[in-house]
Amino acid sequence: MRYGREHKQVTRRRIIEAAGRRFKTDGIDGSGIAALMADAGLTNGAFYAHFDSKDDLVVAAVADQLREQREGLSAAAPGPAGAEQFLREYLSIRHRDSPEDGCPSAALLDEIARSADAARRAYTDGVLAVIDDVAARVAPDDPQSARVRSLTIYALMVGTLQLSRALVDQQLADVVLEQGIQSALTLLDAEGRAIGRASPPT
Amino acid sequence: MRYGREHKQVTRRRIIEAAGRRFKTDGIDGSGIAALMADAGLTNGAFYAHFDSKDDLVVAAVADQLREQREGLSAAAPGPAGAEQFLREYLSIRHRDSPEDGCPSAALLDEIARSADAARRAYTDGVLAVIDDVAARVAPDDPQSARVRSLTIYALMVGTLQLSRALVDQQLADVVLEQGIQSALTLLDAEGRAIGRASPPT
DNA sequence: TGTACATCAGTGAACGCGCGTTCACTGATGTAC
DNA sequence: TGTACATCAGTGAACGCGCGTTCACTGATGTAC
Repeated sequence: MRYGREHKQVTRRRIIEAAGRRFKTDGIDGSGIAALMADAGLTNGAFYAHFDSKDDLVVAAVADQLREQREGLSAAAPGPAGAEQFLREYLSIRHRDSPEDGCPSAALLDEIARSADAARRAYTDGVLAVIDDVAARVAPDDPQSARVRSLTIYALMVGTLQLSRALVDQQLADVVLEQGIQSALTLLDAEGRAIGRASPPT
Repeated sequence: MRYGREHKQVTRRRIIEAAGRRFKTDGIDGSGIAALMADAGLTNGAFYAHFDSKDDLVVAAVADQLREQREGLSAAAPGPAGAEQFLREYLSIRHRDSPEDGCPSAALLDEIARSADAARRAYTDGVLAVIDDVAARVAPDDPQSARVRSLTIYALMVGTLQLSRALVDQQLADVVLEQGIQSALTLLDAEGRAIGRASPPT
């Protein structure tokens, strides 16, 4: 069947989105081409009309997931208040319990770290785009200096969410999220002081 | 061939240690039974004389890896100084570049979070044993209250190491480690204040 | 406008391969006498 | 102490299965005339 002009791009996007969800649920190694093509309403054979290989899809999906995270951030309130809102939603029970809709770093970071160069490059570019938006919010006067500190706060959030997902003790998993928020706020506060803005001691 | 009395236990331990290293290098899904039995100097068939299934080995390997991390910690200097030493070694370039010898959380946490109950239970027990030792160092008077805060600092360390491993920009990956140390020290310092010990403001 | 043909996204079976697991067999050692 | 036998950790081939990938084919739509 031959389709209209933009049809192929629409399908490609549908595959990338289905892959993003499935990777985050079952891992990259744990997700087969046939399963994720079925998620997209297609059969396995069509895959290679859109991608050279599974690795090629991984690169596209990682980039897409981080683009989506960045868009989620830009939908938040402006300035530091939006950064704090992002933090609280990130370390929420809802986010922890819905990895398929959530952060690709929390779901996949250690697998990405083991991946080939192309996937790590897509990750690096994508996460820096997210983090530079965060830095522009918390330190509009000097976002460059806030980049690495923002990356560290992001790392705290990622590690905390992973830990909360791994713990079998539900009550402990919940208080870990709360403590993650408090500690991230402590670091954000130190950040405020680091860039010379007035900020009351805790 | 029939072997001596403790021979089987020694072999079992050898398999668990080989599995720990391989899992951390290639992921759990990425490690085949035949490959890790070869690492232990055996062939695939012998595996089922020691374990019921791959899942059974995963449980044993996760527990063993965290036991080893706990032993590494207890080898450090006593008290808070030892906790800081642990932190600095954790966020070192050497640790980042040798995942096979390193922290199981940094290498496997998101995969463990997706695992069946038994593996998550082994992880929960193991990581709490490590963290309670940390808490006893930083807050000997009230380790219980320091448990969750110590878990959060651990989460920061785990997320930071994963991030540093994933980034393709080497220079950035290095400064992320340094910033991770600084931010963890900031939280440890806040911890000192939280339990009422004198601690100079940053 | 109507018809013939070219296009190519998608189908579904098949490829070789490595997976986790099973099993008949081996043979060095421990045990019984 | 010497010999016959039982044990069982380990071997290596084989199982069915799902993996990533290939390929001959389909058929609805776009294009040419």
